[in-house]
Amino acid sequence: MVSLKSSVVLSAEISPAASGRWLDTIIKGDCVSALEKLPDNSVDVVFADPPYNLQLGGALHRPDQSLVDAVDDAWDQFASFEAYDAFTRAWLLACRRVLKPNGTLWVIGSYHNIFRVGAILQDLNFWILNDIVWRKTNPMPNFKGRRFQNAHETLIWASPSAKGKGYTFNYDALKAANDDVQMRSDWVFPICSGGERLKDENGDKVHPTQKPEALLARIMMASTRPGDVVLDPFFGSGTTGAVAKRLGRHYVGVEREQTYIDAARARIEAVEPLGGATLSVMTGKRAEPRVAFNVLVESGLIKPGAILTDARRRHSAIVRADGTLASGGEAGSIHRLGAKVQGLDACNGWTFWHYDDGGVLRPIDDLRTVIRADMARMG
Amino acid sequence: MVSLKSSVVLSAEISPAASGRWLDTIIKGDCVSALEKLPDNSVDVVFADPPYNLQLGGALHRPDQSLVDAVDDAWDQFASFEAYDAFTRAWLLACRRVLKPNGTLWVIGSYHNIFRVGAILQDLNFWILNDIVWRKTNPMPNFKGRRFQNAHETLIWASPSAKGKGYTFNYDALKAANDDVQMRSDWVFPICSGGERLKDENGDKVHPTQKPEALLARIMMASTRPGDVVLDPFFGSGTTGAVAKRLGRHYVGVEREQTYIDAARARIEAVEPLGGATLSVMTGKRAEPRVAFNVLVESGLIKPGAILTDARRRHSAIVRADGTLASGGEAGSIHRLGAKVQGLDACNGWTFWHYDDGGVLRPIDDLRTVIRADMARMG
DNA sequence: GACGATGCTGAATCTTCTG
DNA sequence: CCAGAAGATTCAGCATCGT
Repeated sequence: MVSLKSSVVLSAEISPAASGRWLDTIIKGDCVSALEKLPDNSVDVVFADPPYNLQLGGALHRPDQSLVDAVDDAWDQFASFEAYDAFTRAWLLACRRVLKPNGTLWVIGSYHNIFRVGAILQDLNFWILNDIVWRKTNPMPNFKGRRFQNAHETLIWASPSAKGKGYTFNYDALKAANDDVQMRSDWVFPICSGGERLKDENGDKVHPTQKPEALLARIMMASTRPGDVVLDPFFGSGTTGAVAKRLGRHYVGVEREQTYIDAARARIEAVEPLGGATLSVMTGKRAEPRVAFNVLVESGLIKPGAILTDARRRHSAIVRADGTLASGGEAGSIHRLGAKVQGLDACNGWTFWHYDDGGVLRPIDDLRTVIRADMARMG
Repeated sequence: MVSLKSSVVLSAEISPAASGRWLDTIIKGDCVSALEKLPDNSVDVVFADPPYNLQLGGALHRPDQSLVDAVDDAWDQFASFEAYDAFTRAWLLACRRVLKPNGTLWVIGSYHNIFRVGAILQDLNFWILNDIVWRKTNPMPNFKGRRFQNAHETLIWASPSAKGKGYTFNYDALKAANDDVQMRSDWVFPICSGGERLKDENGDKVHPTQKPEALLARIMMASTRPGDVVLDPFFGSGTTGAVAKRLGRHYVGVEREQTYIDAARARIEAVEPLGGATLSVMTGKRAEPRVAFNVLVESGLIKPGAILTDARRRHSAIVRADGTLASGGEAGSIHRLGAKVQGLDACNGWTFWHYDDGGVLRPIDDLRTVIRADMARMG
């Protein structure tokens, strides 16, 4: 079992000593000034659940005249769109400074604020990777019957710049977990309620917009690796911290209200981290070491002079000693020649070309696994 | 059966004579200048499908090397966000002038443009009533496996001012059509394909972004009454006109391209208006919800680290936090790993793998019924 | 005609490494 | 930084064709 502490030691870039003790802590204060305590390029992912700028215009009552406990806290009040926009720009810029260039940022919001946040993200040159819809299984009904039931919230997933190409996305794991079809942009989760919802000594909810842990788990399993650092600049009740600890990720939280900080600390303290074996992330071919075709020839798995064909034996080529293929006067790499014989621009020669194994055609890709198994044993 | 002509007569405010002959026509031209032909406060609903301002890199090929026919039309090209914003402000203001104070406006977009549109709507003092998610049953996949599949588009439904309170919303009709539960903000429809998709004489699609009629039908059934006037400032292939005529509403279209105008005219000409009783068939059907394995993990019904076995306990595997299974150095989806441990090509992991429920082995498929019970309430 | 195999397509900001 | 090469990557629905 890999403990959270040993994960820290394994991470070359981040260590508790170098981090100024901010790792796995909650920093009290306004998020822009609090983030000044963090060095540049120090976090892998930002998850932000900013104030929604709700404008309900008076109390909301259910049909039975009971009062709906709406979000009307002081921290959620802004004088104008301009004030909200300035606030948004400030915290986004502060987050980008501490975010690694290959990191990504998540923001969640509703129609009250998400359009402003999205437009500002684009204005600041963030690059939107996806917008994600969280569909709620159990949303609050629309009591007035004058609109559609507000049954979803929107997340934006963005790279800090248009050139950010090396971001983490655990595509293969998500696909395998999703019954072998790729994960879509619409997710279904219940809202946070029942035992998961933090309550104070009076039985009242501690935080008005506590997010479900399943939502954060999906986000972290998709866009982080074990040992990564997740920053939450609006920490609230600490869902980000609790999920990060459970999944073997590090967290940094920023929060202004002492009540929330106290509740989050106690909550995270009680979390039991999962063991190392359960945290391994499934990877696909992309993560495998590269093996060049001539390695197969040099190792004798394929002999010079051998004939390769496509799966239907419509095209054939001869293997040359230098690791290239030749066919009808043309020669080139397995990829180039595969493309050429098909009249295409590109081709994956590993899956296109097959060898004859006692009458059965098998892709030459199968032979790479032999080489890779050897490489794995040698370290 | 209500004919279109009698609907006109029933409408006190709009008559063909007073309308200057623009009712149920397509006006050729740029939408801002074309709308100058319409009087103030003359339409009940605006449906706008503006250019999305896609910013495509190079050509995109499917894994089989076929080329994706991208939206690279000139009308979707803008020099900058500033240019797109100015364009957006101009058409929104032109639409608001002709929109009745108690009318409403719909805009559809994707993450490329919808955040800008939404923020500008708010800046112009439109009042957002809902954001609506159109979930596509059959979206295009993400071919490179570097992001989530882009499986939805977003609509914004707004009132022209914060004081617009008398807008039409057929709450009870929608609820009745939705198995007596409130209509939610997430809608499911297939993309427009098959016989509904307009093709030219070469068999090519007439318009690259033709919207499904079911989507427009939902919109009109929700926010208009028979005889109302629906303006579409980006008329394209005329889906708005076709659905308006079928549902006994009036339309006005604005379109720049003669090709689209010709196709839309012929299309609308062929439409047979329906009677009110047949309209419920347009609202779309719900399918049995698909539940993937990761939903069980994320919901806590199966915990990471849990051991699954086959019915006779001959094979076992451990559940990982990413929603995959691992066994003897191998990892994969419940289906892949089930096949692998049995030495088979395929396996239904839902019936193969079992969990231990107090000494009794039960197939993990049983746990899906719990989730489906939750989802059933969503409609 | 029925049925399976094969092919085509849809609003898409869709790779990564080496030299 | 750029050019070039390696090589990884798709889901649902509909149309067409062959048996």
